[in-house]
Amino acid sequence: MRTKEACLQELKTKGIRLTRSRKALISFLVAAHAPRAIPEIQTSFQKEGIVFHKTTLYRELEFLINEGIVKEVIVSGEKRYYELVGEHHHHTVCLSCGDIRDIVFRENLLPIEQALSQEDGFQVLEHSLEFFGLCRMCKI
Amino acid sequence: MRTKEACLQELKTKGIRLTRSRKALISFLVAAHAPRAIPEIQTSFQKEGIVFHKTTLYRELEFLINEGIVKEVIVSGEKRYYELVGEHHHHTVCLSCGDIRDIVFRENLLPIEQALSQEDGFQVLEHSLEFFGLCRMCKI
DNA sequence: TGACAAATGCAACTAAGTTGCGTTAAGATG
DNA sequence: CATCTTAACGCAACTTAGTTGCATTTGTCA
Repeated sequence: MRTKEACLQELKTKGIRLTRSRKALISFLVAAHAPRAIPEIQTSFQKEGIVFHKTTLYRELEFLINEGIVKEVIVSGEKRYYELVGEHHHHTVCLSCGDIRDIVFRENLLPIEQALSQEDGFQVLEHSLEFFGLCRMCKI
Repeated sequence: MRTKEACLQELKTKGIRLTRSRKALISFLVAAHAPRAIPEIQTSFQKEGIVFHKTTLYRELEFLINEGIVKEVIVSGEKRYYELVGEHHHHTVCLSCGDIRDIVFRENLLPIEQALSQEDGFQVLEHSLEFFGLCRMCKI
């Protein structure tokens, strides 16, 4: 599990400025432990009295993706979700409340990826696996 | 593989009207063999001289989803993709040209889904597995 | 062919995301 | 601590996906 301090130190070492929005975003994503979309991040900040222009958030996330700190997660069709880069994992998505959670397990998709390369000429760079259903709360 | 005629017959049997847009959409999706987004469908129709208002397309796809003919596919973060309901399968998504293709194989995610239910109380209703990378054309 | 509901088109809207540009501030240097 | 440079920021104005209410049209069946 990546800490906020480790992320900030990593950026500082690279000679990258530690700005208000940069620190706030990393802090937020470290605490989240799950993918978050920009509109969610914005309202969450507002509740704490922190205000950033949406342009800033979009640009900052793009920056952190290029630095390898954050990755875009492909989850649903309406918004883009972001999370800290870390151990390879997948997600559960509740179809009722929209809650997204990380799940970690060892899957073996290598044979499939090799078959795709040999049979279709498709070079796999990454994969995403999501489970859709009802979370503990919504199931009742 | 579902044919256009079979789909139309199925609807007719249910007493559903075979309208201009309904027939055009089914015909398009049968030919596509892969997920398509509404903006793509719209421009594709325009090239053939067929014009439908976007509202009609959104409503028609929603209708066909309720009838079990079409399903929404969760692929990328910007648009919603739709395809004909058929054999359970997954997708390859080219990160360069955006091309999406169906791939069919037998995976066994049941143990994972059972573990999710027992350990986290998450009831899986469906899953989605996508491979991102470079297609035969873009790889070069 | 006429009736009626289903389907359609339109206008007007919301919400996510993007771009150009002038201003601000992080942090390095003296 | 003051100054300088440039990365980062905020704003306005924009594009595009998707939605809603309502009046009009059209498929189908009697």
